[in-house]
Amino acid sequence: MVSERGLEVLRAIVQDYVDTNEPVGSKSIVERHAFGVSAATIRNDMAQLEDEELIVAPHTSSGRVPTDKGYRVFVDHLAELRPLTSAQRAAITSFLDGAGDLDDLLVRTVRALTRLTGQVAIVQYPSFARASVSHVELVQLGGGRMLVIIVTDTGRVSQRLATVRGEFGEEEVQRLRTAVSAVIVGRAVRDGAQLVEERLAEASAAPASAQTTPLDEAALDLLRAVAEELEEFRQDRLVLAGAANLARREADFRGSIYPLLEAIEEQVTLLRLVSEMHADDQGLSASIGRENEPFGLAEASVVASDYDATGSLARVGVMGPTRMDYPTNLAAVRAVARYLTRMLHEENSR
Amino acid sequence: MVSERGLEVLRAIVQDYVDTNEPVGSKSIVERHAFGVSAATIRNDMAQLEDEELIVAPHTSSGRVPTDKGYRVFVDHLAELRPLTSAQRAAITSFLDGAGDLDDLLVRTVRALTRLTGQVAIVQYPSFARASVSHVELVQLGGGRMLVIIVTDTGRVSQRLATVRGEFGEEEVQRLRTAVSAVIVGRAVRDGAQLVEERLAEASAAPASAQTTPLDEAALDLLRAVAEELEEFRQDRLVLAGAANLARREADFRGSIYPLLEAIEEQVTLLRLVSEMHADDQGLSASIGRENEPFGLAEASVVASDYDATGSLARVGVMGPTRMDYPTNLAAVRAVARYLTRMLHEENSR
DNA sequence: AATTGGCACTCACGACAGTAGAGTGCCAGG
DNA sequence: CCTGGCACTCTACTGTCGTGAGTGCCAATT
Repeated sequence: MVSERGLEVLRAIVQDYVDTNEPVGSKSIVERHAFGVSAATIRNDMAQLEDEELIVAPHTSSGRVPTDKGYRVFVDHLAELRPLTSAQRAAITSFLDGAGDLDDLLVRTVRALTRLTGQVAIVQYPSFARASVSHVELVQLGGGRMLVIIVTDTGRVSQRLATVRGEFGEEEVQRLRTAVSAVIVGRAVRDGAQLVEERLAEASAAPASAQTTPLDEAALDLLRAVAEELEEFRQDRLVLAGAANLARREADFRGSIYPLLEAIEEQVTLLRLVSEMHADDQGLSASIGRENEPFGLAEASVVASDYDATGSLARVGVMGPTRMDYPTNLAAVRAVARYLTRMLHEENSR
Repeated sequence: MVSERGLEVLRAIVQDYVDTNEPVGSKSIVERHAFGVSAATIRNDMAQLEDEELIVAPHTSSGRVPTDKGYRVFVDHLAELRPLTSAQRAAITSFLDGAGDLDDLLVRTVRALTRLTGQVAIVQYPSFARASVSHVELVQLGGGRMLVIIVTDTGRVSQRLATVRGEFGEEEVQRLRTAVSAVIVGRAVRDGAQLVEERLAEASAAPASAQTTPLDEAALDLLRAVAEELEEFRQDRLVLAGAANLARREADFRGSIYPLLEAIEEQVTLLRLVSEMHADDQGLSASIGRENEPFGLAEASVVASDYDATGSLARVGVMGPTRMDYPTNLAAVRAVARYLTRMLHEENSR
């Protein structure tokens, strides 16, 4: 339907519009790009593009602006990723090298990405659901409070406060630890809550004749705390940075930036959005403008790249106005994702 | 200099301006407030207020708007806190009741406050510097990594990964724990780093004749990790919520909301600002407009209230445009601070 | 069949002018 | 000390007009 040159015209329009933030006309296209044809010819092509709803004219007699559909065609067929400059590559390594634990690494990643792109940066935590529990520790705090510490084989550590009735001696605490460990150590996080539930059901089904000791009761209390904590593991998380950039690019958002800031604060919407994007064979993905309508973000675009956290996939991305520089941002998320993947694998193998 | 009635006029101007967001003129004052004098009289008073730089006219012939100095006089001498409605009180309790650990409680607090005021809410963590270490646990993770867990008497729990050379048996880990505990358990967090340093100096000053075992070296590695972690305890932290509200009130900020969003992301600037405010005898404080210039927030105001986390003072507050409803916001932060204080004391005494 | 130059047409935008209304400062009189 | 009155100032709104960018269409050209 649209000629070969027509697509080149679309590319030119997207590029120039992103550049100048002004509707682009046929004349300025022939000036800035070497098409070797006259403005009138370009106008014919533009009419076709408009028929296909790839571009629109804001008012009767003005230049054209890409539609969301136009951007989509652009990123799918026309965008050539702009390779990073060596300075940018250097920035990534200097941000990420020397990171401590996983949290620290992801925070550095998100900062690098926001610095690189000037957009809101998003890093998804690798999913812990398929990790398994490798340690359980108990620390008695006094006053009937006991701390449960859970460590996974992926190195995540988390703690939760449980309330138990009574105080216990050193040896009893050891016995409790053994009892709790027996249920979940070595098992997958995703199954944890169910395992605990089964164990609890078992306990309540026990013959009433069997006397329940305070120790037994404490063990059940602790298991409940463990189940709650494991349930939280399953909820994926995001790290975000660069929200202030929205204020700078505010003019690009027709309405208010309120929904964006809200999504950033909520996280859960954003998490769903990022999770549901589908990547191409290179692990890159983009969600453009009205495609984000179900999430209340019809004026924003997100581009992301998968990264590989030793087995479990997750994403890094940036969010910005629909009128964003897709080639540069795609290249940036890809480069950061690759470097991050490398660091995670090194980390694991040492 | 300014008459009694003059101050009442200032109060009226602040109230009406906050209400309507329009410069307020002498005529509208006599209409909306029962001064019992004519507009011309009010005009004379307004001329005086303008001499004192408590109000200004945006242009020659328009109503007056309070200056930052005017707001200051208003909150210091004129504002009567507007007591919360019972619905609001109910909202606070429903938000805060049933909180789990300290983190959870503060997150709930900040949410309650942003809901109550429609502003950006800020809660400062109680300072941990004067807390003392009550437990140390070690968990060997394999691969030369060992987890150090530190618990304070205020209930804060944190962990840090340490790298040690070699693997150790159950009993040796116990010995390491004892060694580390001996240095810091029962000591104040604020002294922790120094205590560790002294211990390390001692070790390196030991006669070269005394052979150092792998166990000794591991103990030193662990102590270093402990020192780093304790150092982080000393850095105070904030919890924030409601950043999206800035987008709604954007018109109130002459310039951009960029600096505010940046401060929210940075945290450290805000932390300094909140720390350096000085409270009145009721524990309330306000920092208005250009008073915040050193922090790059000349268009924002912060009102805060001290709360008492069993001995260590910290603050809860809200940040918003200079043109904010001070009486309501002051009442809200005070109510939340009081309720929070109560919950923290209950927590501690059970 | 594709391309081109020409031409009439549309529309946003800025400049300019005129009007209405809100609000002020000031003054003379109560 | 207060008040009504009055002249004055400035903003905000409205309408008009010219300019220029850009379009759509068509007949001529390649």
